[in-house]
Amino acid sequence: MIADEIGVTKAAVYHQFRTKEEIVVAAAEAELARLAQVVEVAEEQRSRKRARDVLLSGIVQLAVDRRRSVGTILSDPVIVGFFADHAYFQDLMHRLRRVLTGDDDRPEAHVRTAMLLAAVSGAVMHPIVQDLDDATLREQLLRLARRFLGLPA
Amino acid sequence: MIADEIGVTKAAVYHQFRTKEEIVVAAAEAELARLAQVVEVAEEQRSRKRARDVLLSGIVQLAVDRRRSVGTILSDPVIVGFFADHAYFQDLMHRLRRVLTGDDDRPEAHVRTAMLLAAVSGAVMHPIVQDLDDATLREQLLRLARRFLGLPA
Amino acid sequence: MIADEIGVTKAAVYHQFRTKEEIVVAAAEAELARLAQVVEVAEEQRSRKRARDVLLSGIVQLAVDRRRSVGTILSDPVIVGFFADHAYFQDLMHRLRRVLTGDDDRPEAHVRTAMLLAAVSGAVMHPIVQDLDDATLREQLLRLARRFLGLPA
Amino acid sequence: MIADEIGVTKAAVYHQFRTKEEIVVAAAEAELARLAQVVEVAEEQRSRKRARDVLLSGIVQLAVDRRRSVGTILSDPVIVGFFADHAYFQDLMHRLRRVLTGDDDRPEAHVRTAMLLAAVSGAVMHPIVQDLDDATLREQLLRLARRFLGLPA
DNA sequence: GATGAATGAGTGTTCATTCAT
DNA sequence: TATGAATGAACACTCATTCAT
Repeated sequence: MIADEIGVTKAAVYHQFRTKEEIVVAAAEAELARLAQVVEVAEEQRSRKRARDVLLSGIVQLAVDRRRSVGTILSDPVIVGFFADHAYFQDLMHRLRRVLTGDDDRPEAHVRTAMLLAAVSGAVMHPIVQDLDDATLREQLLRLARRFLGLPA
Repeated sequence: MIADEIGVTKAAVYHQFRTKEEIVVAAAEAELARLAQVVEVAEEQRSRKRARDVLLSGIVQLAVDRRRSVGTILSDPVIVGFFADHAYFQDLMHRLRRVLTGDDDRPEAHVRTAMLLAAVSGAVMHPIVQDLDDATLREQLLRLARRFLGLPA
Repeated sequence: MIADEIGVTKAAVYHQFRTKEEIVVAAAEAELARLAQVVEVAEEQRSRKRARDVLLSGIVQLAVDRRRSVGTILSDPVIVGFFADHAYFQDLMHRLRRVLTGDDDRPEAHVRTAMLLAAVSGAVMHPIVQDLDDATLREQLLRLARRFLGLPA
Repeated sequence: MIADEIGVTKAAVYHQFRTKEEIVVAAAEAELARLAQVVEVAEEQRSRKRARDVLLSGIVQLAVDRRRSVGTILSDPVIVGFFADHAYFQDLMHRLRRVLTGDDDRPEAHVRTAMLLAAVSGAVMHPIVQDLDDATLREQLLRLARRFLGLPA
């Protein structure tokens, strides 16, 4: 399918990637790199409050910009399962949680992070919102995400 | 895989279902029926407030009880995409939104419903929470879902 | 290739065998079974001398009758390597050596057995003899095999 | 595999050889050249008896020294089949037979030569002897080869 | 209600080869 | 001399489906 889509032979794809997994990883990593950059920018902020704001709007922006890819990568069970035990991914999730919840390591913080990611990445793919334009979706997502975290609008 | 899991031949499965899609639909419908029942019970409540409470705890209960199936059915892009244009599914989402947000039909209500479903169904599958026991997960999910909707704990 | 040769689809072959290895094993086992039968008949003889005679002429007969298959199975490095650590094959070789050399377990007996098998199975495939008719080949092989083992013609 | 083993690209190999067959032929010819040299030295001996002795020990030495390559080249059905109709190979076999059996051209001489080659080259590859050290193997092979040809030890 | 046999259309992968650079 | 990119043809294997029994 991939080769056909690009319009080359399967063998040509296999000249660039050694296995299919490598392709998936490369595609997912490109997407994760975007998320990593958002986290990085957030970490650079001076105040904790500001960091959280930057992170939230960054995530929402990213998810809406790339509805399909982000949604797939953060919700497809196979891909998530694969990344679940990759150090890079774990580290990224760790940093993300840190910005969101401080040094809080209680279950609640974990669930809260998981829910936020699932909510944002899942929502952009959901049929219920497939007719909404990007701006509206972004605005609503941000508002609700903030409320979800108990932050002032 | 399905036939092997059950321990019968593929042909035997094809005696009961005409296509693979039918199997998926049947499995998904069984799961959706559970959700429908939750919605139904909620709709029968006298007060709007009570209805919402029943719906929320029902959804959380369902998602945690059946982590894998609910998560898959409500987040697998193929399945979600398939149901997206099924009247039954659309109707169910409609009723669900009604209980949650009243007759509100603005974009915000849609996004809010999508996020809630995505958050709950996505969170239960996320590797970040896979070590939590059911009771803890249920409790946290409910607390956060309520807060997300701006309801008192 | 196998499926094409038979004139069915690959999938049809995979309905009967689960892996290609299973096909090779089945084919090789059919051939080994022939050899096993020769050994068995030899073991049933009353005198040691008679047993050896029966074994020798049986092996030669078998090798000539089935020039290609026996040669391949007993000389193709991959197949030989595969069977090398199969109990059934090891046992067969053990019994074969026993009939040929008595209870002799010195290196010489091993080499002698290996050489005899290699000589007979290899010779029938060798281009040098590809023009000889079966009867002549059989006769010569037997004569030389006997001399090789130091037996009277 | 070949290119990877050497550590260059496939294209680099194709700069030196035009087809894969050419590589196989070159590799096999290098091996055959060794055999040719053994035959040559044997042919230079004054007495027939001496020639045979030199040839036999030369062949055994060669086979044991290069267990894998000799075995493969003289027993792999594809390679043997390929060389079967190459003049160079046929000529070499002819000379070899001459030294071994004199001007004898009867079937027996052919079979005898084929068996000897098959026995020696096949035996060195056989799992049955894979644990024997080179010296022992050489000694046994020579002893048995001589007996096989009806020569005094 | 179930089975065994078969098929077409894929998928992931390798391999021998070519060619422009 | 060497490389990178590409290709056609195969191969081992799976899967959704059909059909006669």
